Amino acid sequence: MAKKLPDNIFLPELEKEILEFWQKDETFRKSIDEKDSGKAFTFYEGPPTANGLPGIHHVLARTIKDLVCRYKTMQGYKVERKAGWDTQGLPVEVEVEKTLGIKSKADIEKFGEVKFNQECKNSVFKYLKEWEELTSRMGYWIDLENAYITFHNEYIESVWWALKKFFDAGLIYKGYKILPFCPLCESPLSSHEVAQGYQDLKDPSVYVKFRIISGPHEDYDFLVWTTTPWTLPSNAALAVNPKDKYVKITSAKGDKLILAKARLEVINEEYSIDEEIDGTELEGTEYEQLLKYLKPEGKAFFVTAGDFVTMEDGSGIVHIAPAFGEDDYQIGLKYSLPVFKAVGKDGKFIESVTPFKGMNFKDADAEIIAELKKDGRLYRKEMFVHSYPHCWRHHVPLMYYATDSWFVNTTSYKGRMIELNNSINWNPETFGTGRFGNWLEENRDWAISRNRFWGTPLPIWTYNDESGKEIYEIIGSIEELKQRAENFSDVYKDDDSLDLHKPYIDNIVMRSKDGTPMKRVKEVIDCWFDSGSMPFAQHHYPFENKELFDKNYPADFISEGLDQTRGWFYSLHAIGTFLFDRPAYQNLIVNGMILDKNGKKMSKSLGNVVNPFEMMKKYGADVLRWYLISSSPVGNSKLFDEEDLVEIQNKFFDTVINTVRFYFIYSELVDFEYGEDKLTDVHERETTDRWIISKLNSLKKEYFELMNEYDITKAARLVQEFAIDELSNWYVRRNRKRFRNPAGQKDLLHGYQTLHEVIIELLKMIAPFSPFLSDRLYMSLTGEDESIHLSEFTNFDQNVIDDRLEKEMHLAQNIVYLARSVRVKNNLKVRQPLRQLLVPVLNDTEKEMLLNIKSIVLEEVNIKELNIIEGDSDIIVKKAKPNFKSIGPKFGKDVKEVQKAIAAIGSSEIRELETKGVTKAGKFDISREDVELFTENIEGWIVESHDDITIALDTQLDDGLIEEGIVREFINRVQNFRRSGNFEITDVVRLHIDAPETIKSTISKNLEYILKETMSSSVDYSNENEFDYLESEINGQTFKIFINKEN
RNA sequence: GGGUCAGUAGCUCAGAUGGUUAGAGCGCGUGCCUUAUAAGCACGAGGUGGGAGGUUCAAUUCCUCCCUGACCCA
Repeated sequence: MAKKLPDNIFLPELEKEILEFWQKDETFRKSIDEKDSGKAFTFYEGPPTANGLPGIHHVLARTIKDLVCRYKTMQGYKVERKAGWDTQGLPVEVEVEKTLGIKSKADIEKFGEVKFNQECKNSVFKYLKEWEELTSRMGYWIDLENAYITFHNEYIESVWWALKKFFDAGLIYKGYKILPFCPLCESPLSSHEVAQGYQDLKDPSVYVKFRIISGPHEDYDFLVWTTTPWTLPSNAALAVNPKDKYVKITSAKGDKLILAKARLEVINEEYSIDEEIDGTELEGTEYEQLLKYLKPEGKAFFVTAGDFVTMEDGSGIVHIAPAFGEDDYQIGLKYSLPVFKAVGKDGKFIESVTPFKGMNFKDADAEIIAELKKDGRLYRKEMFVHSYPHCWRHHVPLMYYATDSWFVNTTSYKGRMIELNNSINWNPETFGTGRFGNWLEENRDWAISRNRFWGTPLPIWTYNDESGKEIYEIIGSIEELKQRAENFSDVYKDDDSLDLHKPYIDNIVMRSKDGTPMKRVKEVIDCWFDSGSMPFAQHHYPFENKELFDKNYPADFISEGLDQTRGWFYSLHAIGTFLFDRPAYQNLIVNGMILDKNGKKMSKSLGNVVNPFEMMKKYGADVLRWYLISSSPVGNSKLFDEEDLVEIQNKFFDTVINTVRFYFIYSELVDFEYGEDKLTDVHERETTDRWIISKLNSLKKEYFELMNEYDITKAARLVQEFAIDELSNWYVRRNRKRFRNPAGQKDLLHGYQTLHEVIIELLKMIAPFSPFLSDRLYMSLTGEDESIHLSEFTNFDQNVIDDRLEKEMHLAQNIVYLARSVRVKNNLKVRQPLRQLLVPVLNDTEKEMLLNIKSIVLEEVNIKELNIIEGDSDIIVKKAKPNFKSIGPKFGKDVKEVQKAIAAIGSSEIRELETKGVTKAGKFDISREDVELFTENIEGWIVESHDDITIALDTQLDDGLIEEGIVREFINRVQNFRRSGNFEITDVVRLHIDAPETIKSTISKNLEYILKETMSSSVDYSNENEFDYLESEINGQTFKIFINKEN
């Protein structure tokens, strides 16, 4: 590796070499082993599921993880990185169902649970190769060999331990709740699963007439609104708001209706109000069952009262189907309403609902509406689009359904979760307080059970006591299972056959404390509980690795996409808060979505999915990584545009490469070799050297601050700016001549040492972000096969930061820009030397600064002299402008007048301000800090101003200047010839010229200088056609030129 | 319906604890510089700072409402 750079660098190829080097060198292992275990930085890997292909967003998340870990490593921390795989749960089952063509739970049972679970197990590493390839190719350093895998017995055992902890604390209970239920999964979904599946849905919005059959309102119909007509056959009651007013109306068409007074707008025809009544008066009113398919046990079909009835939409009268809505269920309990279930768990209408039997619940909407219309029960129908939860895997609408389910009572400690969350450093900050904070505030109990197959079995066994009541006991370890099971060795013949999954575990029978046989409950648990258990389960804690776990909890750092807010971020936090009373992580970076360049979501159907492998093949992982981090704040949505990769490669990476290449070319030319032994103290070096070192250390200071705050985007941008603007385009460019022809040994040493040091430090800052090229360049520079990732950062050195010098150079840069601007406007090429540059100064500090940078400016803009005009000179005209920050608070409403007054003050007042510090502007007393002084004009000169700097240029030419101009033009032509003729920089050449007399004589007069600059040995003038001349031109005069190598 | 974030040049993004003249890069036009550079520099074109109110001497920045987008929740 420690070899010179090839002439052409193709980053993807270079990266492959580096990958091989890392592998042979075992760099990753070394970067951990070499560190002191006393200084650990803990990272948790959020486990992906390898049953799908990795995408570009995985590269983003993994780049963030990798760069933080590499950064901390280079700060001297020991950063263990254990990979993990999420291998259980519905997502896995769904993929297998797709492959096997299975559509329902019944099919799975037919297929066989053993076989099905085996298929699941086989499928979870379906794309393992691709995942490993991505991980390796992008340079994500993580220990894949010792990855934790959630389906392993040891992992499950740790999860069981946690479940038992919850159970013993009384925080696991069986409940009956209305849950979002997927008819294809035949399982309720957890709220964080639901969160992932919202889709727009076009639904009917219908107003239905319910016939009143008794009481004072008998002639009237209730006007009832619903958006779920399919629940109407399950209707058990109606609800009104007892606090609202209702009205009885007669419509133009003759309908006699009751509805909320506040909702009269839904009557889109003429009507008259017959009577106004209170909501409470309606309670108990009986009506005729709308669709008579199900017979009630007990009382039904009357009006109930509920506060949840709103006046925001509908008719103010709500249809109640206790099995299909949370509010409905609650009011059902209160009024002992029958729980009709016209639709089964499979989402289909049951036998007894004859016209719709077997029909999917959503599909039945239209049929039901048609029947209502036929019966004259439909008042009005519209369609509307709203966001509705769908199954995140099956993409079918969910139904809210009364279901048995096991819950973790997280609400009981939500206060503690909120408290602990306040100590977590979220990045971006608002995610913690906003999104995650809100989520915690609105916390609901976590439904952790799933009526499924491939998952961690809920280790609860049950029996009915004498009274018929269900009693539950929980198992918290394999050992406990062995001890308590009656038939352990029947189910598990030997140690190798131990498999805690269904269906084996279901065959384990246990005796209760009073000797009754117990069967396991059927459910498995939510896979988010698996991944949320990884802090301890990855180490098989508490069964082993106690110390290891103690040292590695909580994580110093995690990072995932914002879709994990309700997923992993939550499950880690909920489990960690209860078990350890500490947050599971202390710092995290949340990354946003990656959209295509038009801001659209990437999807297969749109064909706008970016293939990460392709990008890395074309541009390399370094460029991709740098782009993903630097182009926009990582918390924002990112619009992925391939063209931006090209820009990063050209502007940033090529510049860095060329800077290093420059160093190699010229250090070789002058035989410089970097060595620690012959270093010169920074303070003794040249001004430009001290400047770039000062800039470097200022950068380092800021870089460390930002990185320590996890503001990685800003850090990357600063590094890029430094590399391009300061190092390459100013320091190196400015010093090109010097590097070629140093003024003595000291100058040589100082320059090359400085360049070497700055590049090394720059590469270190790049290394965490783009680990390949930085390593290659680093090893080339050091000449050793010791990776940059084994090096450590040195802290910035406050002693070499020279603010004054940085300001001076900034001033120089500004003056140069202004001078160029004048040249352009007056059509004066930079190659044409000019006589004089004038710069007015307002005080001694400015004057001193200017003197320090004089030579730099003059050389840069090719001007002979820089003359400073002092403040008291007559030829400069000073002006004052108001400093609003100062005069604002001081003068309040009079600001505008003060502004005018200041604009009007003349040179005597300004003089007074400068000497006494105070003066009068009109009727106002102002002082020095109320104004900014600037020079606007210099009498009789061409001036240019920007940011309070003014310069003037003497544009008069004389013969001497013109001649010099010609010489520089000539040298330029020779160099162009050399370059286009592919001469080596070290080639000594002969010049052959056929030119008019004026040019010839100018060349002769400046021969020595020209020969030196162009590395030429001689010039001859001939007009024979013995050479293949190239025609050229200077100031309108044409001449011919040819160059050949000596010998 | 509610929440979080975002809306600044054709595109990608900065910045401003409120200060009068809002900046870069890419792209476009013109010119220049350079034997490290597919680079760089200058000039030019390009902005009603999503919209409407309000607070203030002063709002792109603070407040309210609305619109649009992304994500989340009901």
